[in-house]
Amino acid sequence: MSQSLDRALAILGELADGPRTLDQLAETVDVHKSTVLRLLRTLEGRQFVQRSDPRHYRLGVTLFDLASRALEDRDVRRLVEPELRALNESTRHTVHLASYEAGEVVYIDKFDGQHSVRMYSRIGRRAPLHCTAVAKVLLAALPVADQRAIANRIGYERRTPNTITNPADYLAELAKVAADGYAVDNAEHEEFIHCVAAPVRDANGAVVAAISISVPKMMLDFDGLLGLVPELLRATTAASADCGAVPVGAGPVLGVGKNTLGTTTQGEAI
Amino acid sequence: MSQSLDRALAILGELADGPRTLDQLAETVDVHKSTVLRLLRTLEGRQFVQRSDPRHYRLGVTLFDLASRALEDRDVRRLVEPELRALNESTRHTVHLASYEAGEVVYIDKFDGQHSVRMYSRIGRRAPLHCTAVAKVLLAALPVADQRAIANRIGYERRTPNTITNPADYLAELAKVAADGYAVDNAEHEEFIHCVAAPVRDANGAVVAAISISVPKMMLDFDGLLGLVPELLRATTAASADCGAVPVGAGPVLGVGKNTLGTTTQGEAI
DNA sequence: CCCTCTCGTTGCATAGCGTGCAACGGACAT
DNA sequence: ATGTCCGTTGCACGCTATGCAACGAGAGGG
Repeated sequence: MSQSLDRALAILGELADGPRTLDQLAETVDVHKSTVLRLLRTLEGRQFVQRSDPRHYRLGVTLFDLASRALEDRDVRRLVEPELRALNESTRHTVHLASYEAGEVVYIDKFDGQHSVRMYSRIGRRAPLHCTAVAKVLLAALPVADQRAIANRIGYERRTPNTITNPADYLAELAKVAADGYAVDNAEHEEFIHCVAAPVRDANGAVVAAISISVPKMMLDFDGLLGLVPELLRATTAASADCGAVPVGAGPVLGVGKNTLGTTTQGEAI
Repeated sequence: MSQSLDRALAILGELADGPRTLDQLAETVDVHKSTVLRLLRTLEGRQFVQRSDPRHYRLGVTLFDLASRALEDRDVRRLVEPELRALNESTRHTVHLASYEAGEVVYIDKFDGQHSVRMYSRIGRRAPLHCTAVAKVLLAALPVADQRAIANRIGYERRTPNTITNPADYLAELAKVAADGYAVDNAEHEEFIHCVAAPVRDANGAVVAAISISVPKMMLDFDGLLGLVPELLRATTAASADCGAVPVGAGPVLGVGKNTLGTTTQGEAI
């Protein structure tokens, strides 16, 4: 709808892959370099980009500032952070917090494990829907009609031998997750890593986020992974309480919940 | 230089403070609401913003993605992260990694302390130059001429009774920092918190970043804070080694350094 | 139940502004 | 010294972003 803005956003996307020169940008975005130059200058004026050396541009500090400020505003993230951190410290494994938004599952927080096995995840990254435990948890909470719609438009890229690659199996898996109250990724996403995830609920009982634990297989076998489930559920229960959910049993209440910070929970919470 | 883009960036800045309606944005940015609507649509198309409910817009996931990808690209951050984490775990205090760019000092990484005293810092945020330990460390490494220029254009906002509020005192402080090899913020920034910081150097001996430890005064008195300096210096020495600096004594070398990851350090590193 | 007020949305006509072109100039290498 | 590569600038054209005004949906009050 706005040509120049759209081009500028394309430039930002390109710069995310690393510093670029003016010419490189002009070519990949397919815009005359003088135009790119002027857009970059505007971006530079607000420090959305900065020059690393006379001929290379890269993303600037405003972007970091915006992103982290916005992340803090996400209610769930702030409320759940202590539990997430505690889970990371007690298990010493990598833990993620993810939420569902507009058809996608996004990592909104993360604490790395003590064992520095590089994992391909990052705050802000979208999680594949068909092969991650967090996505299964979040999708399992949706109406079945929505699940079907989503299941039919997924690409089902095969990442490992264990990856689920068709809608029928996936829907069955979601049903199992809903019944179990937690989800497993049995090395379906990355060959050597498996995960368990469980939902975080708000005062209305709605699933607002998912917490997962990721473990290298060489460190813990599948039964060992399942052994982490009670600890995971303890964390998600506590996290749900922080989000206003009633402590135990006794289904959702109608009134407005109070969380541990004394602030009232907002319906808008993601 | 580009009107529509500039307005769009202003909108993003506004949205960083929380969800806004179309009218609110139109008013604060001072643009006709139909124009704002069209800009928002373009931003929405690339998920730089998304609607939280039918009438509220907020920052979208692309922004998080871009920011964290760009952060990972910052060499120093990736190289130093293990040391920063280790320092956080051994001291149990809040630790920051900051770097100097284009006249500003920016936090590029952070691990919160175990004691949940809320601190007003955040990745991507600019650190005040006159009252933070990291800024003192980074500025103390600049040529004296640059220091003078910077010292004369600082606002010297008084944050606490201890804040340095004039160029002369500030330049003297920088000289002391350069001589000591570390900097102190004696509750100059926030009333109840004091910090120590030290520089991280690359293969050429250039200061590429600063690491700080922040401690509530009620938890540790000033002498106790200074007692952390050896541990801090141990961390920054290790961090410098990771950045390619030669392990000990023997000033900077001329050749290209090798860091622990086996990659050669880049001159571009911030 | 209707009225009104608010706020998001759309169509349209204007001209402001972004665009591409071509030429300039500095840096670097041959 | 000469050539090449890239960033930069001035300019004229016309696309496209803009403001206006009217429409419409939704909420709240009378």
